[in-house]
Amino acid sequence: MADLAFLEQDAVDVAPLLLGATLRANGVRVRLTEVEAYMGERDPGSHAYRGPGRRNATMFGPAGRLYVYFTYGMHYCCNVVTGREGVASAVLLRAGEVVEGLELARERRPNAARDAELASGPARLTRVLGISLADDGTDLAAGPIRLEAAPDRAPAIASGPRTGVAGPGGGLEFPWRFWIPGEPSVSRYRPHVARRR
DNA sequence: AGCCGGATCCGCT
DNA sequence: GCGGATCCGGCTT
Repeated sequence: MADLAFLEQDAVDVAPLLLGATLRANGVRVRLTEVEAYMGERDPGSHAYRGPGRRNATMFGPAGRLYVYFTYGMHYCCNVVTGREGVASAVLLRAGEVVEGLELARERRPNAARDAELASGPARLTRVLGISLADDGTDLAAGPIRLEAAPDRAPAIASGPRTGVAGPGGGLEFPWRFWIPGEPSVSRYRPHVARRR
């Protein structure tokens, strides 16, 4: 079992180290290719920006837990909690490559045209792993959902603006999105545009 | 009590 | 490329 002590730092420092790590849940393993750092109470883009609440409580807990949230009325997304207990810091898992359980993954995402699309996006990645709100707070070192550190550092790492964050703290200010260049599962960058009504 | 908009995805054009 | 789906947290009244 790989050592997860590296999770006890700020999300920005942890995020690049998670590239190439794998997350296994419910018979499927995904190798992480794209992540985003969220820096908690001082980060306007973070769910923790306005302090602890019912939804984001896990973010304030110890490192190495899974933070799952529900969004857009229909999707789940998951994060790895980092940093010390009491400090909200987490890394959103945005994309990955399915490296085990391909058949199960295809069953969970029957509309994916190519295998590279199975976990290409945070809600897709969460779905392919069969993760839902019930898994919020899971200990990734000991429970049924396991995070294993990358065997080697990713050969190359690219960074840029976070995908879904607009305004102050988002945009171009902080390059807190990290990915492995050339990976087919990494989604093309789409600048955030507020939905019209 | 009500409204606004989101760390999204999918299907149609 | 665009809009619809569909719930919830957070802020305004």
